Amino acid sequence: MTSTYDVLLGRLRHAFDAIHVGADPALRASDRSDYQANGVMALAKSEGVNPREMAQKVLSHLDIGDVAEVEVAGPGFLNLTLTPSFLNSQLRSLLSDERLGAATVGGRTAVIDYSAPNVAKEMHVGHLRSTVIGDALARMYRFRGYHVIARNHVGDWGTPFGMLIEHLIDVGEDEAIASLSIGDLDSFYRDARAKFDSDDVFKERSRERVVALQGGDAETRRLWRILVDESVAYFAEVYAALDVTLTPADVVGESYYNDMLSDVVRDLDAAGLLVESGRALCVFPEGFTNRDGEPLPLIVQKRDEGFGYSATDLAAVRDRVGNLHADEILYVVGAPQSQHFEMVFAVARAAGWLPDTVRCEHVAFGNVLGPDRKMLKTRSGDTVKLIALLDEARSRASSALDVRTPQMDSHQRHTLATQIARAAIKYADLSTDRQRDYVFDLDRMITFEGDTGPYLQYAHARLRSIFRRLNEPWDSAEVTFELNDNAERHLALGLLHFPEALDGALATLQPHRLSGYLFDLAQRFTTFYEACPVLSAAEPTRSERLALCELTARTLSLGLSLLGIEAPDQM
RNA sequence: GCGGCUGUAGCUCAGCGGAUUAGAGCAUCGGUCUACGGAACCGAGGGUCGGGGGUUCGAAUCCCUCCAGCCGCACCA
Repeated sequence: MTSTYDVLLGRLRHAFDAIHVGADPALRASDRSDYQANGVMALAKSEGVNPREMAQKVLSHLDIGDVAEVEVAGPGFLNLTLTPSFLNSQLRSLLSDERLGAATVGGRTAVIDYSAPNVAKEMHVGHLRSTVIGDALARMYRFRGYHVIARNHVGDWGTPFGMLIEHLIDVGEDEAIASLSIGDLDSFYRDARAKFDSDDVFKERSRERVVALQGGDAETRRLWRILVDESVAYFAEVYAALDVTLTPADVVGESYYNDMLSDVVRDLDAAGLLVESGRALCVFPEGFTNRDGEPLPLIVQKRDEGFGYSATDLAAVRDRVGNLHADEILYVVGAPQSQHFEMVFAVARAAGWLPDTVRCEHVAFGNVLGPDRKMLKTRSGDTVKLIALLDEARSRASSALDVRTPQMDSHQRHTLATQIARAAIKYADLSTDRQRDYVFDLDRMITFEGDTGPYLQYAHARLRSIFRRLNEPWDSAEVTFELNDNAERHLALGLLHFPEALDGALATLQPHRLSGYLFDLAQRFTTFYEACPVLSAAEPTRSERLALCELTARTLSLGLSLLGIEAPDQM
């Protein structure tokens, strides 16, 4: 089906084109009417015509009567009110449309780089936003019809691996595997670090081990592989606990690009971009300066001849464009790295590795703050493990359920508490502008009141309960939407807005566009539910309202699923 | 110093291409109430949109400037 917005836009464009080809009708949802088109004023200005006259001129070309009534308001706004017959037919189309009116694109590939934990290190709050936002974007892109290639750019290379491997040897492989597999990565890392800092012999061994690793020594690589495999297995557990779609197959760490790095340097040189500066090999992309106003380098090869992360990132861009055939590349990485990515993209463009036809964006996000408005830490000052965060949320959800649903068995309650905990944490992250920092306040995010994940789950569960009580077969096929009650109409209109919400979230890479929409829809529903009896209504109103409920439940469930949030049938 | 992000109600935040009366949640106060799940709904109070300029018929939104906070700015990713 064609979404309501697109139907209106198509008609309006036709009329605007008749006056000036390509003029934007500036169509949007309205609180004055159903939709409004604001493009008349801009058009009037560019054509040098009085806005009200221009509105009349647009109207004379506008063929829209079967779909909406149009009224010129104020200086020249076109207020559109959908006709009852069009509303009815759009809603009936939604009933038979699994996608609820959302458009698809075909044949496009998106590479989404997100999560990126470090091997032999615990996943902590620092990874939360990349993981949650990235996964939501991946789900939305898949739903839109993209071929999504998730890339988990884990830190699996570099000097720390010398000490980690030596520590692995000291501890013994079996012992190390056991300790890594129970997710005690931090103490493994901390112990290695402590020895490195206090023991000169160990430090020297570590240095030699790094050389062996980089030199491709087989035994060293085998030991390194143990660390990587155990860590990846642990990450998979964390992703499962968070209901994140990443799998071990998506792990393509820094080491993957090792063999490409020398080519990166060679080709940059061949392109005349490479400059030696301070004995390091650099590229100076235009427009970047340091604190002294001098050109700022992207260091691709360090003075010790090791490759920097810039080389890896350049190799990754090249791989994603050249081998993966990406049409879009997204980096879900914290805001502090924005300059780094701007420089990488600039160099990749200059080198011809990143054509203008490929959309390449740094999806930046702000920090997770504690109650003191500083980076969230535990009371003792440690980083907060993701698993600990989830456990705490689950235990709070669980005690809330103890009070409210004592009849539920413990297994069911545990499952439900987990679903609620994930919803609380993810929704809090996905419901504000990602660029901002936000304060992690579990008390607020886990309540069932207000703009929270659990509230949306509850709204969905209430809807499902209606159908459980219905207790008889019900078919929406013959429903006619008359929408005589304001609350019905308001809800119905909300249902039609789903495609716009999704489009907005995808276009801006802002999941909160979608979450904000879902919250608005849930509120429209509860208002409707209060005002309009469903099961006790007489036919045909009863069926009409049941159909509205069905569509609302499906919209909430689908929308939440695109955010990576489950919508249980009962709470 | 340069660059980026942020500053909207007591608190947490929306406000999408400039557009008609600045919204929501929480908190506060007042209602609905023997309930299709009250984990709800309805209503009220509360904002010179950080300050100041500018553009415009019209600015929270665009431009300039100042203030405050956070972050980045050569070999760690």
